[in-house]
Amino acid sequence: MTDRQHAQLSSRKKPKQARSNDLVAAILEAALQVLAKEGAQRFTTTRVAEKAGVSVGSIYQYFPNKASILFRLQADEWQQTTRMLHDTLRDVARPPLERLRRLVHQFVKSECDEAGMRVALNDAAPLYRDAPEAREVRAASDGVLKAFMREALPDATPAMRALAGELIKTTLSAVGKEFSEAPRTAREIARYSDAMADMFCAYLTNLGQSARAPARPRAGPRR
Amino acid sequence: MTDRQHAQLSSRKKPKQARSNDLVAAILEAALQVLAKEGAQRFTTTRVAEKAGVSVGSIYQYFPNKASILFRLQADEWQQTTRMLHDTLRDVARPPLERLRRLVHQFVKSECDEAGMRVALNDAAPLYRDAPEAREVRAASDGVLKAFMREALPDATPAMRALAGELIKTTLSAVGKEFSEAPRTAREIARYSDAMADMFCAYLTNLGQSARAPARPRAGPRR
Amino acid sequence: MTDRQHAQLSSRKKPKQARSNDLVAAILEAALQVLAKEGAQRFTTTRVAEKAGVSVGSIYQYFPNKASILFRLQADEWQQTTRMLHDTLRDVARPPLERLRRLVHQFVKSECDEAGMRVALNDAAPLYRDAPEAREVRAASDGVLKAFMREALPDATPAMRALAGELIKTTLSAVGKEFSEAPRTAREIARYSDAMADMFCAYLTNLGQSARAPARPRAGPRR
Amino acid sequence: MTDRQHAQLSSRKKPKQARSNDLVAAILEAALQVLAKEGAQRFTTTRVAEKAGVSVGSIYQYFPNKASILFRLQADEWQQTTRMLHDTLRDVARPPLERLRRLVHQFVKSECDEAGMRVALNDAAPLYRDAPEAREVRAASDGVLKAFMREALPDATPAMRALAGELIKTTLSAVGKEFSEAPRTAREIARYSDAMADMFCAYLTNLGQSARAPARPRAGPRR
DNA sequence: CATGAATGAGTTTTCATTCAT
DNA sequence: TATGAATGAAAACTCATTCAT
Repeated sequence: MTDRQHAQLSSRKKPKQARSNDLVAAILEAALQVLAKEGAQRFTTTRVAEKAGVSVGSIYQYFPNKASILFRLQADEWQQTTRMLHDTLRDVARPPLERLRRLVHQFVKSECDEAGMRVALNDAAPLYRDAPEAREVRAASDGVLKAFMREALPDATPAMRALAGELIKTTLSAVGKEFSEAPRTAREIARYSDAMADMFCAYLTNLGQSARAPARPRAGPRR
Repeated sequence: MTDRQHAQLSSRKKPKQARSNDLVAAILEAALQVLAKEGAQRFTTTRVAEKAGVSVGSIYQYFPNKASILFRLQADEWQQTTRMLHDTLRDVARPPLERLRRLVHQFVKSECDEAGMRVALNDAAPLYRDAPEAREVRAASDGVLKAFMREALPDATPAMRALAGELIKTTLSAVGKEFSEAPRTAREIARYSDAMADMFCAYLTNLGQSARAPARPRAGPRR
Repeated sequence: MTDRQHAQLSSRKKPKQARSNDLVAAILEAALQVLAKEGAQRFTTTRVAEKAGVSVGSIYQYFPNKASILFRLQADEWQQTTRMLHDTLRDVARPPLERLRRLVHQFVKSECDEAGMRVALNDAAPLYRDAPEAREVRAASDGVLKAFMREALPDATPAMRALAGELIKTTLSAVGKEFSEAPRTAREIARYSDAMADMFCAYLTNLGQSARAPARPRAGPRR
Repeated sequence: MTDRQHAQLSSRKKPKQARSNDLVAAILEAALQVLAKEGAQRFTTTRVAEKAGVSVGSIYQYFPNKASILFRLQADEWQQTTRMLHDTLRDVARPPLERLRRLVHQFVKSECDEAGMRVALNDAAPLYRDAPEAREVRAASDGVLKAFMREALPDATPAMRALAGELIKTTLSAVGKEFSEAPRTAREIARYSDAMADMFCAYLTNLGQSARAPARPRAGPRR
């Protein structure tokens, strides 16, 4: 890679007035529709403006560039996911693994909703991925995950917990994304989510046992 | 999606002559370099031609369009992966889970090699992804995986095996891709691969036990 | 040139109130800063409004269009120059050529002050140059110059005086402008001004002699 | 000034073939016409392409950007001027001051030819002025001027000669430009050129005398 | 009077693909 | 077959000016 530019992705002006908020909302809504209907390749500011019923100029009044619209869309998605994570993983009334299973189901289902748009948003990722703002947003849910892993693996070392947490987070996110690229029925979603949850639970259960009795061999063979 | 074009991605002509093969090879080699150095965004036929030392016209002699070059690159990657899968998963001298662990290590390592090019190739996926040829290639290794799953889960139902196989395949592929997007040291790669293998092994071990004694509850809680 | 617009450059309304005068002053001050900091290319009404702390609308309350702001800036410059001309050239206590030398020094120095802004203002000239108002302003100092030339070349014909005056005025203005485009030290300015004054003085001295004794050949050869 | 970009102004490809040369010539010819007829403000690549009867793409095949077309036009002008300078100033058969007078006449006349285009080209100067290529071209005629000054002021110090040469060069160029901005008759041009030559000759004659007898006071008064 | 959101024509530049040589 | 010049649609983004509030 040589010279990818990273202008800025943040909003150009703080929308103080109701008017502005409406416009921003209209633009984002239109952007979602364009993304879903036309795909990332044909996602252009002109098309978004047209769909939103405003002029291109108005778009650039609120977004510094095209990437920032996509970034905003993605950030909103991430925020929802983060909220889901918080709500589900911190529900201390249920045992950890049950919470994890619920999370998997919720997450996979949400990925499959509006799948077309999500695929397109993903295709557009190169445009906003490397911006510093993006990194920030992605780190937002690290705390909750850490806390959950302490509950799920009380006897493991911090390093082990971090690795396992990282793996589960990445798997959930990446596999959820891949799975949602094809159209799925509710049944398929449920089965797949259960399988993924099974995998996570087996992994965590096993890790927990090894941590408590490190002398005994684990389920899997070592190289 | 409305009107994504699906011209054809297959080569325009069967290169029968040595010269043709050389040219195709030179083009593909150049394409890899352009992809790695310039990124998907700046991957243009002109740049590929320039790097390959041929004219744009020659490229269109052997590839019907730009997408087909990228597709061919991706297909070659998939072929290598498939070969790796074959070689590693059918090594009957070792127990199944050990083979799986080896596969994970090999695959993650290969993903991390030339990571820049792979990320770029992935960014370009929208251009070739939806073509029918792509689906074919991806289905190529299904047989080997099926055979492996029969060994690993001898008592499970075909449906269970298919689901578990699908999940493992997708996880390996999607998580490997995500993991390789950041630069990694050899140690990191080994640790992460072991974690992923641990997860797969725990999952399969658990599934195997449930299959043999379906009355007993599994490790993870059901909703 | 086909269709350059010559809207009007004069102020839209006579600012009678103190507030208006303040606003106009603030706008002009901001315009100068924008011109100096951003250059002619990036001189936009929005930027001026922002810097002045007023709305774009307010700018259009007092200036009919962007060109008129630039014109006003230039007119102010010309007015200062005219004042300098008046003050220096009419100082009857000193001999004419000494006054001219002083003028050159003063003018060149003033051109070099705020050179960045002046270059930018010059770059923007196409926007206001062809307007009739501009011609008027430039003719303002003709009287003083004429009077000075009568003193400096008492024996020359009016036509000769007019030509010489025109040449000196143009040289001072054009060369001063060109010289000030590069950053200059005080010493450089002084040396250059002296050289220019030497040239003017030699020219006028010579012309005066020819006028008095037209039979004798001039310093320069004729074609 | 903050961030003026200086891409490159040089030609994108060496035109080896007759075809290319024709095209480049057609583009430059069209550019001149657009500049003369529409002015710098309305000089757009689209208009040039249209006038030249080619596609915009073809323009960008031979010129990296709009500025480079203008730069090329200007460079060609400079080259002609430089040639004129060489041819006229090195004509040892004539006395130096006569050569200078001829140069002034030639230069002013050439400036007044195609004045409209030159004014427009000048208006466009901000687009190419600060590029390194431009500086090079402008320095091309320094040698000839230096040699001429040695002849014209044999007894002066190098510093004096440099200063006088610089002043004359700048005056000729800047005043010629300003003078040509208004439409002029052949008579006006001749009169003005003679006046300018008179000024230069008086200056040089005077300087020469001072150099030979530095004790005597010069024509002009010192501050 | 003041505001500043909205407009949309206009500009530069890129690039996949073709086709005459 | 090979070439690479030519095409021209398309895209991102700017900015002078207006006008409803």
